[in-house]
Amino acid sequence: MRNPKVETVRGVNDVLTETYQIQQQIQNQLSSCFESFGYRPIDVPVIEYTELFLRKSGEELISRMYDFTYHNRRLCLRPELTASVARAYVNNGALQGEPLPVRLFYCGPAFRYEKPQRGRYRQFTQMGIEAIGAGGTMADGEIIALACQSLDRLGLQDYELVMGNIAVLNQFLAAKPLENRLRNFLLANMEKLRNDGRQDLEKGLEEIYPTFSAEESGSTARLKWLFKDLDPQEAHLTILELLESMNVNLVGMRQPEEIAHRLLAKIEREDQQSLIEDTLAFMEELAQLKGKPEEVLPAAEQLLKSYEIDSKPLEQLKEILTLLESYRLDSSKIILDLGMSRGIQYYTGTIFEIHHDTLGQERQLCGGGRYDDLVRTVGGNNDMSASGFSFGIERIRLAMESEGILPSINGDGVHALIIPVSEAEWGYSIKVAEKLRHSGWQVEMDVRGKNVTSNLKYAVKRDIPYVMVVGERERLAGTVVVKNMATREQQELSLDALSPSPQPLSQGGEGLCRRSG
RNA sequence: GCGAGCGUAGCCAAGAGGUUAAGGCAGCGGAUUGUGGUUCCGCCAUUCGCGGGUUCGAUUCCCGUCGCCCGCCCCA
Repeated sequence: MRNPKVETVRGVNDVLTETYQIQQQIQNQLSSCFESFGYRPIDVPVIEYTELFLRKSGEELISRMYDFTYHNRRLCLRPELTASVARAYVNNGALQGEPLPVRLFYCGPAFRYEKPQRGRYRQFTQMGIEAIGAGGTMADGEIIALACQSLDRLGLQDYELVMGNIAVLNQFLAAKPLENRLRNFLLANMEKLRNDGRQDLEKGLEEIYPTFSAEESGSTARLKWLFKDLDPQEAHLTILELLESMNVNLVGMRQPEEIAHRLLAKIEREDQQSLIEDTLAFMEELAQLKGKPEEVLPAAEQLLKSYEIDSKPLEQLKEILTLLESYRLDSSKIILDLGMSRGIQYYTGTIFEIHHDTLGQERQLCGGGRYDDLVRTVGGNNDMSASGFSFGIERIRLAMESEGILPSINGDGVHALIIPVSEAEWGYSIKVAEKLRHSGWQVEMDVRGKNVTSNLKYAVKRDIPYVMVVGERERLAGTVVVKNMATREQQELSLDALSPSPQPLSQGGEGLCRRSG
């Protein structure tokens, strides 16, 4: 009976050497980009209290979290890092004492319980920046420019920057006394409205918020008018008084309290219903505003004017566009989308995404924006404007792969293989290996006691440029036989004559000798 | 959350109800215990993801299940 294999957990991956090195290199390049703008590294825990994300992340994200109770504590694996960084800022005096803005960058795994497929894993790597205490369009511009420059630096070309401003929709909603739950639902489903149309969305709405059937509605129009200026408690009392004064026989019927309660709820729901209609109408129009800035901006101005919404978000977008020109960002890559509404709900202003054409549905490489309330939400004492973005490292790798620009990882392999001919040479071989290693060589030792032939075959397969044979002769003479695998030349060198650092293969065997003259 | 496809060795695979389950690559050992990429020889699945059913007999047919993968939705 064979042992059954232990599988990897669904949606997570072993990252093997080559992929690991490629991603490492991507991360190194991004780090140096971030650092060139003054951002400094920070690391935060993988595990957080679930509450951190419950406060402001939005239902969608929360429903996909690894969320569990352990030893009476409700914990989760972080679904993203921004909230953690904001929390870290609030929790650490050392950070709060720093002059603003505090520019930070991070890199690490995040976890979401989603159906895995190409470019989407349950554990994935996010790398991004946060600028805390930096309001205004100059900060927004820096952050967006940095995101694009980072991709440029990696050599990526087929990407598209999509910018929006969630404040437009937020402002419209703020003027409507919509229930919180409804507001969140609408915000979260902006994309769905655009793609599937209004009917689909209304269906989903009915599930969380059942509407009244046709025959019931309309009957309350007068009552609604009657109660419209009363606060809920006054209205409640009024209904009770009304019932009492009418002297209706309530035997076998609902209690007056319940009648009053139901009637008011009904009126309120009808109010919500018409609010929802208005909101959906506005959202539909907003969703149309997607395309080249020169086309979208005039149309957007008109829409906001007709709804009497402050045009400040548009002014901000215009300013950012100008700033991006100064950063010499390729303007043909820029799309405006006023209907954009990101899945995470803490955003308050400018928001943006970067898409890559070749990745199909999993095309989003980057997402970010302004979140001026988050720091306070996670416990900060002061209002603290902030914004940032996050890259998906695996997706960047896939995008680079599809553009054929993955960094090559050749040339950083092992330099030499040492072959002790027999057990008697073990000690001496180790001495040789250690000497080379301390000089910066990467040296492998044959630890399996294979013969020279097998070792040479191994060196060929492993692409190791130098092989050093150590036998009794060499041990007694204090030398090694150094063989250049490419030229097949070999020479016997004294230990002292070995080069202090591995030489490129092109210089042949001579490179191994210390220059004597 | 919805829909489709696929599971035979580390990898690529052939087999279509009948008993040593082809072949190739990789790996290991040897020809060759101090000199390599070629060549030659040997080894490498008591079993076809797992469980049940049909059958004299199942890797093959049926049911279930698990896993992988590809669309859609949503996201990094």
